[in-house]
Order: sequence, then structure tokens, then C-alpha cells
Amino acid sequence: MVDTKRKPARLPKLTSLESLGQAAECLKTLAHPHRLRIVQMLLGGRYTVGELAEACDIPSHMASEHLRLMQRCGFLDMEKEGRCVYYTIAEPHLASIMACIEARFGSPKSQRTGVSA
Amino acid sequence: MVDTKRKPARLPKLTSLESLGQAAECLKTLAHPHRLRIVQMLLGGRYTVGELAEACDIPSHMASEHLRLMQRCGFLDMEKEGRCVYYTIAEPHLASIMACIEARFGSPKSQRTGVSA
DNA sequence: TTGACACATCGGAATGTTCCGATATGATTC
DNA sequence: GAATCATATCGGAACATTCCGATGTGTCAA
Repeated sequence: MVDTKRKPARLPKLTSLESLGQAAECLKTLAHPHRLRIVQMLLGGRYTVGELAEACDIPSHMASEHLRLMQRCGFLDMEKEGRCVYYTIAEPHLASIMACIEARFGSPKSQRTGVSA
Repeated sequence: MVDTKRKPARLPKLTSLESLGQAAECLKTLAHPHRLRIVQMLLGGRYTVGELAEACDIPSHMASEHLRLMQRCGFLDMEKEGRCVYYTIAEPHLASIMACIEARFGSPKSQRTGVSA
């Protein structure tokens, strides 16, 4: 261990506060259990508002609001088809962020609600 | 094209809403430009409240609040040393999440404020 | 046209977050 | 002891988010 009490010489090349502000907006958009579930489902295929609402156990007009929010910040795309609307993932980075989240909190396969740091 | 309009057979094994709720809490805690900068700095070494406050250009009592928030949800540890308090990363997964964020929004080296895709 | 369905939007109440000045604590120095 | 420095906490104003019922829009079938 070499001198851990000294201030590190390298200021670790910070991302601009402006970019971090954008990142924070995106994280805030993602930071909701129903929206996370919607993203998780959408990473596995396309679904209608009604299907997503049912999977989250919420009324469809609320799913619609979550979807609009995520569409506005570029996370999702929508395709109308008859009277249904299918949503799909538009932002590819969502896959890797979701992978991080699943690695930390139970992934679908190895669910562990408690958390082991 | 093979039947892209059909509903996917596989429901993609969802993470429980309870776990997603915890994940959402953590994302919400992370979703603030100053807190992101603090985490980014701490991933590169240990810093005092004052140093972090200066790096974020905020008064130190506000840095203290951000730090307390992140400590309470298990992201950070603190070590008192004289009249200074050093904070360090306690949650190892923060590194991978931060890597995702830096991959999407400018990483420190290749800053691009605008966003492609 | 009428009715039913899927989805979207509006308005508002309840709740949560962010920020700030003021003040408190605890360690060091004189 | 008193003064100073580094952090932490408190109370409250301003603002944002979440949720809900009610209502609007567009599509399809009879």
C-alpha cells in the first residue's frame, strides 16, 4: 500500500457537469419500478401498451404516461398498428444499464431480493 | 422476415417488482449531476467533503447532504480523520453503472455533450 | 352510425426532492 | 478556556413527480 492517505495526484478527468446533468435526467426517467419493468420486457421483444400495463399491474393510461415519458427522452420508439400501439427499445445503451441493474438486484433467473453488497 | 408481428412466446422472465423498486430507489439516488460527479471522483480515490464540494462547485454543507444520502443507501463509506471526513465507494457495482453512463454520455476522455443515437 | 376497444391527455391532490441560510457538533490550535 | 476549521443538521420555500378519475381521439366491426 503506497501512501493511501495522500491526496491522489490524478484528478480523474471528470465528465462535464452538463453531460452529467443529461445523464441524471435519463437515470431519473429510468428510476421507477414500472418503467424498469417496461424496459426489461421491451428488451425481450415488442409489446403493446395494454400488455405492458398488465405486466406492471397498472391501468393502461398510466402505462401510457410512462411510455410517453420514456419516448420523449429517446428511450423508446412506437409503431401504430391497427388500434394497437407497439413500443420498442430505441436506445441501445439501455441493454447494458439493465444488465448492471440485473447484476446487482436479482436478475430474472437468480432472483435475490436481499442484497449482498 | 419471420413473423415479427406475432407476440413473442417468451415472457422474458421478469425481475420482481419489489427488486425493481429497490433498483429504482438506487437509480433515483444516483440521478443528480453533483452526486454523479461525486461518485465519479470517488471511483478514482478517496476525497474529503470539502474537496468534493469544490469539485462540484457547491457549498460543503450541500455536498454533505448528498454524501449522507448516498451513504444511507449503501453506496459510500466514510472514515473520520482529524477534523476531515474521507468518503470512499462501498458499493462495487457503482463502477459498472458509471461505466455505462460514461459510455453513453461523454466519458472523461472523449467528451461529447451532444448525444448520438 | 353506433358501439366497443385501445390508447392518450387533462386537471388536480398528495407526496417527494432540491436548495438555501442558519445553526450545531467536534477536532484542532492558540 | 476561546477561536477556528471541517462537517453535519434543521426548517422551510420552491419546485417536480406520482397517481388517479374523467374525458378525448382514432380504429374497427356490426
